[in-house]
Amino acid sequence: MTDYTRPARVRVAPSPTGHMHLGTARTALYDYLLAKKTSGKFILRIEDTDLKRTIPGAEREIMDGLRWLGLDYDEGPDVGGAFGPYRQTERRDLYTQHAKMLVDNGHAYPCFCTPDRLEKVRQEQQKRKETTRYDGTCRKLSSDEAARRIAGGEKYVIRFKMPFEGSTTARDLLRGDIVIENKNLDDSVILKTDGLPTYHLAAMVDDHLMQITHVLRGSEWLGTFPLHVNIVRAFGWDEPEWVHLSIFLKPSGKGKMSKREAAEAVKDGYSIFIKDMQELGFTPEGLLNWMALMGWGVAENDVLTMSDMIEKFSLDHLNPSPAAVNFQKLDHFNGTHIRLFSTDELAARIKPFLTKAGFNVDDARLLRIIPLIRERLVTLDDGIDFAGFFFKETVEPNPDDLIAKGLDARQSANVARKAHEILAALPEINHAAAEPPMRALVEKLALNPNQVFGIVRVAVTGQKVSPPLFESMEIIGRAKVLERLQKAIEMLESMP
RNA sequence: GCCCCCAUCGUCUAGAGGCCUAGGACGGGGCCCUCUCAAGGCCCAAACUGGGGUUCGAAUCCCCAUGGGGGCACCA
Repeated sequence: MTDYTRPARVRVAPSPTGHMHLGTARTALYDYLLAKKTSGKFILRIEDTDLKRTIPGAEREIMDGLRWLGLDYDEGPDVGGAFGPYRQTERRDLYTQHAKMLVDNGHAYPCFCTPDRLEKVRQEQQKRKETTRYDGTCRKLSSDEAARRIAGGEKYVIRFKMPFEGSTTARDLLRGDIVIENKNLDDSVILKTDGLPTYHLAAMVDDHLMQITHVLRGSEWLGTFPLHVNIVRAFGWDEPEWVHLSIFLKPSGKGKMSKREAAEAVKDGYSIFIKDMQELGFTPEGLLNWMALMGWGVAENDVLTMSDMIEKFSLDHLNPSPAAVNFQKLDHFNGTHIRLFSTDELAARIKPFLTKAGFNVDDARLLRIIPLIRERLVTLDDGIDFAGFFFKETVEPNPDDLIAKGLDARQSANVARKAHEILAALPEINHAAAEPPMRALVEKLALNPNQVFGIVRVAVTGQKVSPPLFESMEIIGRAKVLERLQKAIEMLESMP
C-alpha cells in the first residue's frame, strides 16, 4: 500500500516538441491528485534537451494547458521554486558534472564512434537478424587512450556501462518486480556530442536533485526502465517509487494514438491536443473527469469533480493495461459537467464562444437564455447553435423548413398567418400568455403541435432545432417575433 | 527478429480467494415524458481469452498457450 501520509513531490516532465496532448495531461492530473492528497508538491519540469526537436511556443502551450485544466504547479520555469532551474537546458553543468562522476567511478565511458559507423553496425545486425545494439567498441578503450583522443579534439559522447552478467530487477508500483537479463541491455548514450544529456541521464539527475518521491510516466518507458534503475544505483541514490501508466490506444483499440489518428479525430470534432479541446468547447471539468477514468476507476458514481478525485484517488488502484480512448464518453462527461455549472458560470464560459462567432452578446439576455439551453449542450461551442439566433437582428430560415410535415406551402402559410394573428393580439409575448391560445389553434386546425409549433419555430428562430419555443419567443421579444413570422408568411406565399 | 508489459460486457472500468446470480459508466435497444432537439426516469441485451495447476472454494494466486500493446536513437 502506498503511504499517503508523507508529502509527495511529483513532477510532470514534458518535452516542448509539439502540442500538449492527452497523455501528458493525464500524467499531470495523477501527479496533481497525488500531490494534493498528500499535501505535497506538483512540479513542472521542461525537458528541452533535444535542441533539434524543440518547438518555439510549445513550452508556453504546456504551461497554459496545465493552468487551463486547473493543474497549477507549485514549482516550474515561470513560478520558480527551491529546486530550480526547471528547464533542463539551464541545468547543463549539472549533467556534465554527473556524467563525469559516472566516468570517474567506472560506470560510464567516452565513446568516439561516429553516427555513420553506428548506422553501419545497426544495418549489419539487422541483416543477421540480431538485436540492434551498441557493439561496445569504445568500452574497451583504456582511459589513457580516451583522454588522449579527447585532448586531440575528437568528438565523443558518454555511454553508460551496463553490466554484462546477472540480471536487473526494477520495481514498478503497479506491476511488481520486472526482471531483465543484463545481456539483453546495451550501453546507452547519456551525454551527447553537443554536451547535453539524453533523457536517461537528465531525468535521473533531476528527479534525484529535485527530491521527487514518485515518478509517474508512460509505460513506453518500461523498456528503458532497467537502464534508469542502473543509473540511479550507479550514483548510489535512493530510488523513487516508479509508476508506469497505461498508454492510450486509438479509438479502435488497435495501436497507440498516431499522427494519422489525431487528424482523424479532428475531423470528427475531437482532438488529442489540449489546446484543440479547449477551442472545441470542452471544459476542464469534463476533460479531467474523462481522462481520470482512463487508467483508473471508481465503483460507482463516476461523475467526479476535482475534490472528488483528490478524495478517491489511489495509486495502488491504477490500471496498468492500455486504454482505448472513447470520445463519446468525453461528450457525456462534458455535457454532465456543463449541467452542473451555475447559470452565471455557464454564461461566463459560453460568452467567449459566442463572441468569437461574431455575436454581440448582451449579458443580461444571455443569463436568461442559459436555463433554456443548459441541458442541450454537449460542448460550450454548441451554444452558438442553440443561442446564436437570440443575438441576431434577422434570421434566414430555409424556405423548405417552413413547410410542416403533411402540409404544403399554402397550408403552412395559413398556419403562420393564424399564429401571427394570435401573437399580434397579445400585448406581450411570454410563455404563459402565448401557449394557451396557440394550443387552441392546434386544436382548431386539427393539426398536431409539431406541425404548428414547427412552422413558428423555424420562422422565429431560423432553425429546425431550438430551445423550447415559447420561452424562446419571450426572450426574442414581441416585435421581432411578429416581424420574423411576417417574413416567413411572405416566403411561404411566394412558393409554388 | 529480440526484450518487456498487459488481459473482466463493443469501450472505460469495479473486483485484493468465499460478499459474484460478476457491479457501475459510455454506447446500443425498448418504454415513459415531450412543441423540435436535448435532459430526465424506468427496463433490456452485453464480459471474467483458453488450458492446466494450487485450494474445501479462483474473475482474483501460479504455469503454459493465445491474443493485444510497447520498446529496441547522439528522441523524449
